Amino acid sequence: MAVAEELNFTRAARKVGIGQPPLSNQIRDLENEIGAALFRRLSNGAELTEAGKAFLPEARAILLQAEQAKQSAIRAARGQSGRIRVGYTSSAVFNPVVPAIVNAFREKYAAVEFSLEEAPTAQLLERLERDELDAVFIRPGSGDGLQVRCRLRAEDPMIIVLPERHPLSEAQTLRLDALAGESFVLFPREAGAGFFDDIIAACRRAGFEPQLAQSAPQITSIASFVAVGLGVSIVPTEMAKINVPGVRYIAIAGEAPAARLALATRRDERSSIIRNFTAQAIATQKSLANNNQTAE
Amino acid sequence: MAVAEELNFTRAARKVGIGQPPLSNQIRDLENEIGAALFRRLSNGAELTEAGKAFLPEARAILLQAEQAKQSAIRAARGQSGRIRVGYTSSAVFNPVVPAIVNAFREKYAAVEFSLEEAPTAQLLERLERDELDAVFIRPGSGDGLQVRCRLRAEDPMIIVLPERHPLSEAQTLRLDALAGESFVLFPREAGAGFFDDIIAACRRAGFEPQLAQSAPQITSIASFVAVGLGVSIVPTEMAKINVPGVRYIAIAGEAPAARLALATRRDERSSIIRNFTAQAIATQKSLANNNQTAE
DNA sequence: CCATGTGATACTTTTAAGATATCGCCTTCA
DNA sequence: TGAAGGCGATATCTTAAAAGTATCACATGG
Repeated sequence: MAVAEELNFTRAARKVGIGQPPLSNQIRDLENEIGAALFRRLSNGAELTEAGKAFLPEARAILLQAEQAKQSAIRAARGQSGRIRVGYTSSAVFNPVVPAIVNAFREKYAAVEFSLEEAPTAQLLERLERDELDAVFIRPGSGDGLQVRCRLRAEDPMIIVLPERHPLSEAQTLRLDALAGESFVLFPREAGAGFFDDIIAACRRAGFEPQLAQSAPQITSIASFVAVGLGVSIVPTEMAKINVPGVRYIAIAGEAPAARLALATRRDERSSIIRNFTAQAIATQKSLANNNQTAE
Repeated sequence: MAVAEELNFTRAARKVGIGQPPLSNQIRDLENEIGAALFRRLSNGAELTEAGKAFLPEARAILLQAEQAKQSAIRAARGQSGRIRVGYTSSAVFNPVVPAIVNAFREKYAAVEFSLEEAPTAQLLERLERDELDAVFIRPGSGDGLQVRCRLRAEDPMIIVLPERHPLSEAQTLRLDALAGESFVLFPREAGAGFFDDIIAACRRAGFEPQLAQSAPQITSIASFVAVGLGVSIVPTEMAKINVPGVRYIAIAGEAPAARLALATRRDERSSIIRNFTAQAIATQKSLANNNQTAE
């Protein structure tokens, strides 16, 4: 029936592989059942009535839903009670909550088909709205679309990285503005725009404009660049666990800048799988926070 | 199919009013199409497989959506949902029937998306024919296209406005030709050509050519211009309700000029939404007329 | 061990969907 | 203006899919 959008009964009938009279009958029967005309018959074809215009997208939705029903049955038969496609921006993995969430979910819902992809925040949001991803870990920026809902918020505290030979490298803590005159080793803004902007903003709040020197290809290689004396930097505290010879990590005194992290899903999401994922995310974050408290 | 939740083929078949063998066949065919078993056949009945469990809610959703599709088509056919784009010429709002119609329609058909635009009569008619507007309140002039149909006709009676200091300002009523030698305060013809022409025509019928003096920027500011002595004018009776100090409103004796008002739609209009709008317009006009009669 | 209830199978009947031929209507182009 | 061609509606016939009937095979439970 969704084929009569052709606006010509004869051609539409040919398209579905039946004759024109049976199609006319089908439409007549359908109109009788509904109790309203869907098409206005003209001398040179047909056009949709208001009712037809309203009915067409619904009809399409039904066909789509039928296909989904079939697919979900097939997946269930394979022992997979569903699928979730998770995206993350590269810097998100520095917050240990992200891998923890993913592991916890995969363990708890082993039957769910799980796919994971890395892309910049902006692209993640785009793909989320295009229904190509279901949940994305992002660095929230200014204009995150209204179509998404952020269900988890966390912050990655940062830490200063200095070369061993640096005059300040023996300090226990440093205020951020101690780095005012230094050259900064950062990463290409495209590799993590939200994260990048958070760092710059933190420096500005500390009262100086960071001087960007050499750019490291990835966030993980910043420490190596610092080690060979290309400048100083600030990185997520988590990265201090990676032992890079030739650098010193120094806690930040005063206002500690932090990179914000969020888990975004579609605002109108109804799938229970995805809801389970966000619930798992929140639970994992809480349990991780508790562990840290007790460990310290 | 959503009936096999009964967990017993025989009873389920009875429930849908067919025999057990046909139901078995239907389910076998469906399972073949999906490529997975939906039921596990037991000696004493049947139970849902994982695939079946996943399929059942989807199947229910399809039936629900089919019903929704039907309902939304019916609503659209009744004109209870959809969109209507209404235009009006600026002076139309002086006739209280226009806002009354709009309010009554929006209240009665709250689900209909309603847009309202102001433009000169000529432009309204043009946009009506180009299918950019659906119904327009206009001041009908000479050559209103043949493609439109006027479904409502009303008249705005007019009233004379004089400055308080004017020698005639104490009169109870005045014939229009008493203003023959006066300077008239009107408005730019572009602000309401049909209305403007109605005023000029009324003067000519009264036997004189009005002398146009200062032009007020809008119709509503005519009274203020009159108050400061820039001339006399005639305005819709409705405007006498706006209390402007320094003016006197005086009823017109003899042939009272009136600005004509019409509601135009496309001649070949079929949309029930728009028909509902014109019907509501006529009804509102009637009820308003009755209220006035009883009130006086 | 047989009565009972389950779904599957084989076959017939019925119904509804599709094919064919034709009609009436309107547009269009000569 | 009038014949041709394209449109959907209608009538009738044909066919294929759904439903009905009878029966089977297999469990279970008294």
